[in-house]
Amino acid sequence: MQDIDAIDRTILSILSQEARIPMKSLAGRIGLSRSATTERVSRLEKAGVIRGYRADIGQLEEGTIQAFLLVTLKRTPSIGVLDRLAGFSAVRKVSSVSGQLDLVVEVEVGSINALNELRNEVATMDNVEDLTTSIVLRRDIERS
Amino acid sequence: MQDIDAIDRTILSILSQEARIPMKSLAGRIGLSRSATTERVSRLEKAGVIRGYRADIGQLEEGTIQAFLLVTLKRTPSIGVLDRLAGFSAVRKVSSVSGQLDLVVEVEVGSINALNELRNEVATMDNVEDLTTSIVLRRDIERS
DNA sequence: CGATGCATCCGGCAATATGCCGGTTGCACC
DNA sequence: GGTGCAACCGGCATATTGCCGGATGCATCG
Repeated sequence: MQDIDAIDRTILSILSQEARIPMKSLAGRIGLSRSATTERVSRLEKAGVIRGYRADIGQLEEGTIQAFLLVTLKRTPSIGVLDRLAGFSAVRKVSSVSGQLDLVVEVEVGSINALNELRNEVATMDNVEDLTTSIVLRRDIERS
Repeated sequence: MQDIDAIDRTILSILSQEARIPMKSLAGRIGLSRSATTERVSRLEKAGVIRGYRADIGQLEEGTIQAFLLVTLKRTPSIGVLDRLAGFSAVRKVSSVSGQLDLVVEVEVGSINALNELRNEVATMDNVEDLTTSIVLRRDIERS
């Protein structure tokens, strides 16, 4: 009742992408009977591993623009930059990464103008060495 | 046909909480027949308002590694690359972007080895010109 | 005005999926 | 060997789905 084994992981990965799949099809994919599959799923639900099932709703607002700001800093870490980024409501996510880059900043703005302003703000921060802006043209894959 | 009316919004709010609810029950809650409800839902799906249905998974593994793969393609678009990316369960999100880059791929893997393998797979795809891997060292900001 | 097209709704029927249950198997433990 | 248990399977009655024909309201157009 306790382990999350390989089959459970398969179930979770399938359900996290296709939550409305019939139990019978799920059973077919993992090679178990329907009843065994149903039991596993309801165990996962009761154990709280599966918290629920959600429809993934696209953005209702038509005019929003998403973009990535790829930031290289002059020196790391940079608390100041992070604090200032956190101050922008357009900033959705900031990740510190390894390699040439230092920060990947995901933003969501209402217009190209807003993006340009944000870009300028970030580019002129003290510790920012380089900044590449990539506008999201299309969201090709998005999971959980 | 194109409006998202009050009924649609009700449908979305119910489905975003209980994605596996039978269409019949959903119909009962919003006061429409089952077939009309089904039609509305599938319209919302086709219009891309509903992107999919996801199981909401509680805490899974602790030791996962997240990374960005910054991909430059030889030519765009590239259906083949997208299809193959979709085949990797580690791939969480793929965005087509403007600028020097073409794709921003967000991945989540269990180990550095898995990341390297994935990186190699992607790097050797026909249409991939250049690939930069940036491992997420820290998630600094994350907003719903 | 009447005809046409269209979006939306309803209900019905066959096919499919689900809930529930009894029965089997493998395994650990005394 | 006997008992308890977790996990599996299949079957049957019931619920849900996919698919269809048909009704209704409404705008358009000759």
